Amino acid sequence: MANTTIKDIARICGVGVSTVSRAINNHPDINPETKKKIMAVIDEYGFVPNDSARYLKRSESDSIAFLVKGISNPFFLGMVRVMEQFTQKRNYAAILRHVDDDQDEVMVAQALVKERKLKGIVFLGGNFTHDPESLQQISVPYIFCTVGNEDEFELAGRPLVRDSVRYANVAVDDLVESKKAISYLVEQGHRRIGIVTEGLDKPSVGQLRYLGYKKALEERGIPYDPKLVYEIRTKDGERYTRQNGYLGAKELMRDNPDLTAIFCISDVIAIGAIRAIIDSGKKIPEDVSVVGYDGIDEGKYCVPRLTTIEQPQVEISEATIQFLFDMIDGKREPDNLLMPAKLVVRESTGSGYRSGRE
Amino acid sequence: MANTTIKDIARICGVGVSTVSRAINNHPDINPETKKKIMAVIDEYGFVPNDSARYLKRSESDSIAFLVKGISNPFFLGMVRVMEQFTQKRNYAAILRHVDDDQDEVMVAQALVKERKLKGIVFLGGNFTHDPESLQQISVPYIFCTVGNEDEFELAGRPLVRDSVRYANVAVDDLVESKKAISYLVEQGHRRIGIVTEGLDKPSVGQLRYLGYKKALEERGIPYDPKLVYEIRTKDGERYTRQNGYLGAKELMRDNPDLTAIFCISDVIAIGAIRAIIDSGKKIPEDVSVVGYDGIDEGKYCVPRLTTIEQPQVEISEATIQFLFDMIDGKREPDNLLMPAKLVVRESTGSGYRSGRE
DNA sequence: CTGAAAGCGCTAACAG
DNA sequence: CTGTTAGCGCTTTCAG
Repeated sequence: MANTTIKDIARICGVGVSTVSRAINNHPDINPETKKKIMAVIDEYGFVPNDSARYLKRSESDSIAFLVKGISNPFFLGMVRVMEQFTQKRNYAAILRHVDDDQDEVMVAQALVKERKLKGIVFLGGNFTHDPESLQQISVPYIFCTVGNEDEFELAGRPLVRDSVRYANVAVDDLVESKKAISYLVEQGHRRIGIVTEGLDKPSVGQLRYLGYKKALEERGIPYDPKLVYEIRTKDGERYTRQNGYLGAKELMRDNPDLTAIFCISDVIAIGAIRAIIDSGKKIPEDVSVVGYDGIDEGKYCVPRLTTIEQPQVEISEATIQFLFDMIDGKREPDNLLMPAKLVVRESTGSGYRSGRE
Repeated sequence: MANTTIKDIARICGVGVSTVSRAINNHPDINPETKKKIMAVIDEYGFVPNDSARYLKRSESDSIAFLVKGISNPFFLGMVRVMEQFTQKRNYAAILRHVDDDQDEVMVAQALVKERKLKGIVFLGGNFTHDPESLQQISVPYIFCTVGNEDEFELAGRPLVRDSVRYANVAVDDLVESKKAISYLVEQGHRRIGIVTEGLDKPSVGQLRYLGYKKALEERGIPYDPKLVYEIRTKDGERYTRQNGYLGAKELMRDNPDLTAIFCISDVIAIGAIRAIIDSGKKIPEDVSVVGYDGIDEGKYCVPRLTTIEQPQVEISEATIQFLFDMIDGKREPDNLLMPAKLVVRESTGSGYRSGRE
């Protein structure tokens, strides 16, 4: 019971193993009668073929994998769905795998390519800190999706990976989009704008978004004040949390009584900030405006609804999977694709011109 | 490059394959010198052993799997973390796999047991609709965690699976806990209490929680009114969404102007309901109280903070994984374990006694 | 300490 | 249409 193999089934049915194999794999060259009989026995004995053996033997397998870094980001899940559908239409199998924070996704990819004879890989999430060497070891087309832009490397003064490896990448231009958010705030009259960010010490989207903030201020001739920058520095575990947003906003407000707006580098963080502002007895947006980044569902329902930089999930997903298949088909070379995001103004932002204050 | 095998490495190093194998697997019987040399070559060639082949050959593997049903539930992710840690302490490997909504998790489990020589399995989420036959086919200890209680079957008039298969199960008593929520509301003076639920036609936690609602009303002598029941009936896709909560609350309020409280069978649904109530120009909890179920992080930060039935994530996780290992060690038999949940009163509920109304 | 050889369970020629 | 057979890449005896 525990370990029925194809041999057992063959013996029981009085046929050869290859016939059983044919039955399992819907091979055309098999008598429907025989097949039916075999399937009945398989069912009775609860036989499940050993995938390891299967894939070991198979030389090809029309399948691609989605490697999601970080266990929880709900943002990626909708994207995976879109891509899975597309994959199905192409008659490819989709393998979804989570990669732990402390695991190397490129390693996992390599193992999977060998193990499952993948045709392609989509990397979702994580930061762009890959070793060119191991990247080059991947023998099938792959694409990074919503992984922090590699410009980070440049900012960090490191040699760019893309100089040695030509990889495909689909992402939003974090710096530009974050500038968009700040510019909007400035246009609304805000001058003292705080930011809750993360990862300033390393290549990360947090750093990029922070740089966008800085740049926007600069362009608008508004002095940059380090006191207005709160950096999340929790040691381990998720940093994009409501709690961190809460703590950040609290500190920012305490240190800057004249602050009128807070930009958070993610919606989840912004939700925490909103709570902190309200708990301080202030009104949103009358006293303090809040802008997030991502465009998650939660932001459409929270009170007040969140103004944010919305990343076009569906478009990004479609562009990514299309790109991957184009590479698999040999119709396209790896390239960097920048997708436009959109500032969605909802209820958490308002005018920065104060009437009766200070 | 693309397909280095252990043979290649052996040839390059001028040793036998078994020696390379020993190096890879930290086998004690190997000359440190030889090992170092081999590891260097492996590194240089970027060799990654083929797991399929590995597991095919291995007869044992001290590993357990977590099968999470439904792709996105953030509730399970924290639980998996806790269990993974525990697993690590026991020097077992943890395999995390998502099971698609349309996939049969028992099937996946069986395949994985064969493929990876699992020692045990934890099933997270999904509904309890398993075939006793296939359940019995699983040859290693397994446990269901936060999977809808099987009492559902009884309610649905079906023979209980537990009568034919003795399986382990850790869960909250959905019926009792939901009664707790309603009782609290009644004690606050509420009489016209709406419910946003799901899955009334099939065994599901939604049904159980609905039955708790009904029962609590009955015990308190409050008439049950079907008009106060909103059932989510979306065809495909996730049903536990903010949008469904929004729609449900809207309809409930429209059809019942005298309603003073809404019980939602999940926090996510409750968040949507809150938004709907506010959009209708009503105040929470002055006009309408809201109670959720789960105890997710979002409920602690939303405005107003959500009163809810909090499921003790950590305790459930620990009890589950401990139970599984006890079974693996042969120290415990499969059993049904009920964990207590807790009503956490926050800001979304208040008195149901109206002063100047109707 | 090391190498040769026997499979793990399956698929894919190949020959009936 | 069906059975026989040769491996897929690795681990693991079993001799050296």
